[in-house]
Order: sequence, then structure tokens, then C-alpha cells
Amino acid sequence: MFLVLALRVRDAVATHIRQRYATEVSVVIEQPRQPEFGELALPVCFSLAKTLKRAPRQIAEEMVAELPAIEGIAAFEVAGGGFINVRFERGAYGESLLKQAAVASASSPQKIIVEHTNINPNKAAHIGHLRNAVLGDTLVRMLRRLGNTVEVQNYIDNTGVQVADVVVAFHFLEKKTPAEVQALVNDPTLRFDYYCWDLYARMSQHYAAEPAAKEWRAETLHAIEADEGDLAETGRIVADAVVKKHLGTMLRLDVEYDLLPRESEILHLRFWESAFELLKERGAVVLETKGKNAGCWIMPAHLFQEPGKKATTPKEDLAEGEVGNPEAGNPEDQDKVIVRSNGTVTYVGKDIAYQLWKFGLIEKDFHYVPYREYPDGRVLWASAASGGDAAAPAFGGGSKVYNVIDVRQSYLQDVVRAGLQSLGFEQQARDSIHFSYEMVALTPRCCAELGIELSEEDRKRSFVEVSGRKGLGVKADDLIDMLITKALDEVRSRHAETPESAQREIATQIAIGALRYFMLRFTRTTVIAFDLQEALSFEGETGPYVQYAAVRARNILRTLDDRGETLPDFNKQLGPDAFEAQLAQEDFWQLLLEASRGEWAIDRALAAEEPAQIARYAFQLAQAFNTFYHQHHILNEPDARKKTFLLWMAQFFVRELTRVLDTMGIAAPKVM
RNA sequence: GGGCCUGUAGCUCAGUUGGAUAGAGCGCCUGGCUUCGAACCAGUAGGUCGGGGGUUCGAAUCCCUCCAGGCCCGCCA
Repeated sequence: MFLVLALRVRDAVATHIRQRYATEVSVVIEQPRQPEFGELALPVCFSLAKTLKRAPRQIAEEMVAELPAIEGIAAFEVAGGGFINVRFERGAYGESLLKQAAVASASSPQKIIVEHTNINPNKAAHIGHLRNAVLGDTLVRMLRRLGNTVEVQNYIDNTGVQVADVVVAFHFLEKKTPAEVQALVNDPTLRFDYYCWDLYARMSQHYAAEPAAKEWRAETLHAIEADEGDLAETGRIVADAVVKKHLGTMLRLDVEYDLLPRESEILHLRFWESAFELLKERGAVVLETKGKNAGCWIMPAHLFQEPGKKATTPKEDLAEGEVGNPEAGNPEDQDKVIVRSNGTVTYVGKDIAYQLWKFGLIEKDFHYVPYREYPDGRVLWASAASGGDAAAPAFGGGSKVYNVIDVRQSYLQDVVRAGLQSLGFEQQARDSIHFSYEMVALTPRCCAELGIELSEEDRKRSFVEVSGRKGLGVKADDLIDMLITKALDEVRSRHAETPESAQREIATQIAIGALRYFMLRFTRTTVIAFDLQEALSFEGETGPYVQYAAVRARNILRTLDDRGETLPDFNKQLGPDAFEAQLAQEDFWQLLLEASRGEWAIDRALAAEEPAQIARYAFQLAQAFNTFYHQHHILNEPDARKKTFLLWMAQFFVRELTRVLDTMGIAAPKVM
């Protein structure tokens, strides 16, 4: 509702300015620093002052006098050097919240593709992968809440070097047949993804000690690509088993996907060939005849050095203004090889083909088979080379694509985008969003706690990068288990009477809440220096703090029921006058406002491309409620009218906070 | 050599895209549970917003420069 009024004011003011001053300015809406200043603040007169060459305060006064009446708005006031502050009609506002009036959306709904997780299927997921999945899944939930159709893709690189290295280790180091590897997968006493974690680290050490072993890698990669022999079969077994483990880990966090596009199908269905024809036709890639890249098809550096941006809004330029191109050295050093001199395509080439498919820009499509069904009924599909299910939904063809990939891949993402651009797909290039984020690193203290040996050099650093090759990192499932164990201790001490299964369910919700909130509270550009104690905390700015506020509010309603009282019929007992009277009390009004700002917060967070803002909003709302809860004892309220109103407030708060938590993928437990 | 990011309280981080008196959590200190259960609340202390210049009504935010740290720049993925 807050968003509805904000948009209404914005549009009315913009129209007024256009008509009265014959000029076009973007009307920025803010929340005033001080609540006493009202509900919205418009600094628009400051920018207007420049074009009109008049004092901002004078313009503000003139505008306040001339602005037409707006439904739901009680007053415009001039403040400071030329702010226009806006006050809502409190009675009407409360009434509309009760009646659950219109849901607003600032942008028109569209089909959006979000790609996230994308873990190499060769070992267990670690905390860095958790950041990706939580960020991606929260983005998906935010987009869906504002009415968009979102398709979630988790790209599986089942033919790459990382899988190959584990296959190499199984085949050449451990001398295991595919059947023996399959037996490991089936062994219930062994965690296959953990086994691979160690094996992969061992293999990396082996390569370092005996570089000649890299020939095994080449042989294995070739076998996997050709899909022939024992090496290929072991590859399929490893990748499929590890993918299933990853899906299980992510489901613990309530992260689901719609589609697993697999690299093996991109290869076998020759997506690249279609893209290659296009790229050659439009001159986006050319055959190099001289220099160090002789014999390669390259993308000339100038294509991504001069992106030729036009007609983009400044906001989009800023948000994705990460064009990182080397400018030093020889000109050909900056060209990007797309097809090697031996005729094989590089990773970026495949990525360009995949990105084109996401927008529906190449003729090719996958076949699709159901991969698994989630407990909530959602079906996860996987790509297939042939014999697809006719009942499969239409995948791909999005109008906007978010790739949730860490910031280290910025350069490659720029090349992919440049590919689209040089093919003439300007709009799609702009709507390809690299939703980048910084890495999760480990603090030296955390390494010490986990018994990880560090070099002298690393110990002096403020953080150490997680490395799969070194086997250095915190496994996602281990962290989740630790969180659940800790939460379970707390739940047991508070609710000894509760059955074990219920205790465990609550502890799990708290653990996941803590984890997801932890991964969301940092902005995308912040390196998370992972600290076990901080991550395990359930106090202060944490997920459990927010969950607890919801539980407290719900306890009020439950206790009312336990006392044999019934919830009043709010629709009959609360009208505009009642709201007007109760909301005259400032702290009631402020809490209600905050609780009604959910969509506004999501709208702004999406505009800023920063999910951390949702975490922050949820925390602030919880904080506001906790203060309110402490000051007003609802069930003992002697004034019947006031009590009715406060009960409604509690109910409204529960509903809104639950929705925000859901947007972050966090459950509101029954008790805590 | 180049590109991108970061530098804000003892620590970890926000800061509404240039706005009003720079905020929160943790930690420290003080106080509050027979209550809708304290995973909470109230309060104290803590700041040259890395340094310097500039732009203007107004700068933590934009520009220049210097310093410090991180990431990336392969016929690897």
C-alpha cells in the first residue's frame, strides 16, 4: 500500500511539473530521515531550481499551493531549504490495509530467466556456493512477488575439467571401474560428494607433483566429450550423483529449480554450431591468420572495448558498468579466442550459445525430461539430447536474463554480452545482467577452528580464499548440520515438553533462517570473511531475531485463543474513524507504516539490484515490532476499542513479516 | 602494464543513487523477566566517513590525485 501511494504521488507531481513548468524531471521519492517530517519526502525542487533558475524553497511553496488533491494524501508541506514532505491520511490508509487494497508493481510483469548455483558436479558444495544460491533464490522470490514469471535454471557443467579430474582420479589413481564407482554412489554409509571432495584435492596434488599426469586429463576430457568408453561412463555417474547431492543440499535451504540445462546437451545438440554461423555471418568472430592466435576464430577486442552503448538509461550503465578490458600490450593480445586452432570451442563460446538460447535467439532447443519432483509439487526438468517428454513446458525465451555468477567472471560475462551486442541484439545485451557478488573467504581464525593448516603468508592475511583444489573450505552440509545442532540445543532448553520431531523441525527452520539471513545481510560487493562464531549467532541482526518477532506476535493471537477469547471481526469493528483515532498515536502509526512497506522495499531493492536491502528491511521491521511489543501489552489492554485495533495490528504484522521472510526463503516457526 | 571493486565506531557492516543532526549489530559498561516467555527491551561510551584538492545551495556519496587492500586480464573452465 505504501508503494501504491508513493507511485501515485510521484505520477501526480510529475504531471503537475510537466504542465505547470513545461519541463521533464525525474521525481525522486524518499523516506524522510525523521519520522516527524511525514511519510514521503520529495527533493525535486532542488533539481527544478537549476532549470528554472529560482530558489528551491520558493518553488516548493508555489507547488504545495498549486498541487491538486491526491486520494489518500492529507497534506503537502514545505520543509528545510525546499523539501516537499507528504503526509498520508491515516484513517484511510489503515482502512485500505484492512481491506487489502490494490497491489502495486512499478514495472510491467515479464518472463525473466535467473541462472544460479551452477556448481561443478565434481564435489560437495561449500559456503561460497551457498552465497550464490541464496542470492539467486532470493532474487527469484523478489521478482515473483512483484508479479513476474521467473524460470530458474541451474547450469550443469558435466563435461568440464573439474569433473574430468575426479574421473581421472577414480580411473587412474584408484583404478576403479564404472561399476565400482557406482557402488560407492550406492553405499549408504558413505557420502559420495564428500568422497569426491577429498579425491579432487588429492588429484590436484598429484598434478602438482607429476605434471605428466595432465595427459590423463586430456584423454579423459576427450572421452567425455565423445561420450565413449569407461571414462565417459564414470563421468556420467560422478556428475549425476553429485548433482543429486547438490540438489539435496539446496533443498534443505528451500532452493528449487525449474530446469537443469546440461553442457553435454549443448555439445551434442550442437548449439554452438548455430551460434557460430550467426557470429561468423555478422563478423563478430573472425579467423585470425597471423600472430600468436593464428588459426583461431577470435572476437576482436574492439567489439568489447567500445560497447557502443546507446539509449541506455544512466542507471543501467552504472549498475553494470564493469567493462574490464585489457588495453596494454599488443592489439592481438586483447582479442578473445572463441574457437581454438584445433577446432574446439572455448567455454565462452558455449556460454554465448547458451545465452542466445535463453533469449530465444537461436533455432535450436533442448529435449526435456523430468528429473525429479519437489515436495511442493514443482517438477524439475533436465535437458536431454533426444526423446524428450512432450508434456515439457516451454523453456527459454526470456525477455530478461540474470546470471548469478561471482565477480571473478566479470571479464567473461562482458565477452558474452559483447557477443550479443555485436550480433545486433542490443536490447538483449542490455537485459543480460551479470548479477555478480564477491567471494566468501575464510578468516584465519575460522581456519584454525576447523583445523585447516595455513601457510605463514596466509595467516597474516585478513581472509583466505576458499579453494576446492586445495580442499580448503567449509562444506555446505557441514555448516547446516552445525547450525541445526546448535539451534536444537536452544529449542530443547526452551521447549523440553515438545516432541523430538517438532523440536527438530523448529531447529531446522531457525538454522536455515540464520544461514540465509547471514548470506543476505552483506551487499554484493562485500567480501564475506566467514567467521564460524558470527555465522552461528542467533542474536542481534540475524535471521532468528526476525523470526522471533513473528513468533512473539503470533503468541499474542494464540494466547488469546487459549484464554477462550475470540478474535474480533475486524471488518465490522474497524473503520476509517477507528483507524484515524488509534493511528493518531505516533508509535502505532510508525509501526503500521513500516509493516506496510514490504513491496516498496522489494521494488527499491530490485531497482538497486541489492537483495541485502530486503534483509535490512526485515530486520528494521522486526526491531520496530519488538519495541512496540515491549511497550504495549495487548492482551491486558483495558480499552476494548484499542485492544481490537492492537490485535489487528498484531495480525497484520504477522502477515507482512511472514511475507518478507518468505521472500528471503526463511520460514516463520510456530514457536521459538 | 591495464580494468573492476573496496577503505565509515574497538570488530563486522548499512547508508534510500547528491539531501535534513552519519546509523545498526557485536563487544564493553548500567538497568529491566511471577508479564503476550529475555533468541528480547531501555540506556552510557565510542566518528578528521583512508589523505589531499575540486564541483555547488548541499558531498560518506560525483570529479581529479595520492595511499592501502582485494579480484580479474590463457588456444583452463
